[in-house]
Amino acid sequence: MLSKACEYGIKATVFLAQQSKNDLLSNVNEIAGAGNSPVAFTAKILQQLARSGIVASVKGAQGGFYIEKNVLRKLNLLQIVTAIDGDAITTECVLGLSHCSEINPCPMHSKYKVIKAEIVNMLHTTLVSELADDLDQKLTFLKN
Amino acid sequence: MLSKACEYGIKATVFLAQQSKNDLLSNVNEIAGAGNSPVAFTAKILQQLARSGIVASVKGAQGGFYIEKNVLRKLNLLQIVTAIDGDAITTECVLGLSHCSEINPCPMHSKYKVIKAEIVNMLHTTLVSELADDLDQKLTFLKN
DNA sequence: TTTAAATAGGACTAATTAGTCCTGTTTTAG
DNA sequence: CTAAAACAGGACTAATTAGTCCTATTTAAA
Repeated sequence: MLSKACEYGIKATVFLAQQSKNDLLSNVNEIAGAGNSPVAFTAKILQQLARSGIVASVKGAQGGFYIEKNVLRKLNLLQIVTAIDGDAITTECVLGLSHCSEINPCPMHSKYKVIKAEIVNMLHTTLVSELADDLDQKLTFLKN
Repeated sequence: MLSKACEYGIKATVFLAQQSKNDLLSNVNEIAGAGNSPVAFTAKILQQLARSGIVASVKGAQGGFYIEKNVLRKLNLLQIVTAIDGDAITTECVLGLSHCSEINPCPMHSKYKVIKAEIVNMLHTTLVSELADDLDQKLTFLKN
């Protein structure tokens, strides 16, 4: 469903959101540590999220990453998934047909259509800030 | 979501179901051709499906694959997916936590739980024979 | 002003998934 | 009885995804 890069990216973003609400910067070690993710790989993904404008970075000593308040207010999971995995999740046929559509449907098209819509809707309506709140209240966890 | 092996496996099975209703055997070339899938790779997957008891094979000249009527009657997509991809689809955490559960939920757990249940339910309740019927009526296609 | 702590980014390696190819065996038709 | 058509299966190659490592640059603090 989601690539490893995307899993790490979501965990990193949720952690950063939690920190950013308290105006804290976090460096790659803290971010990767919080989600039990590989450090160097997480660094790569954060670069990508920074280029997409999802997170912001401060270079140099005492630098790190954070999420701007006005970005965080509206940031949802679909934005993160799209930034990292592209729009395959919304566009691709579940059986891999290159031109699967209503007029040329694969055998699973009508049944999968419903599922796909729900996945996209869930990602689109889930705000990173609400996930960060749950995390803050220790209702959820980034590792175990 | 599904591996390529699984996509090819489902297409192969649906095609075989359609053929088997007319008591026809199909060889690997016909099966792969019907779904625009790589021949040798499809052969591998059919072997696997044969070992799982989902399809049956007849060796030798004029041999091929088919699905037994009493298997086909109850065969659903979840059986195929499980035979090829294992039970990751039903068990794995969307964020990759190794022990994600109700008491140790990842940030997406409660939202993804609903989606996962619908995916599994869809796979479980979709019979290969109904997909084969749609195919037979040219309501759906295995390639384009 | 130097040093150390950080991000940026490219080149590289490792692991997994996707896919091929070859050899052996079975079986039917001529 | 032999040749050809087919599956079985293992060894291999290719492509993609996952992940590391090194060097350059920035910047704050001592």
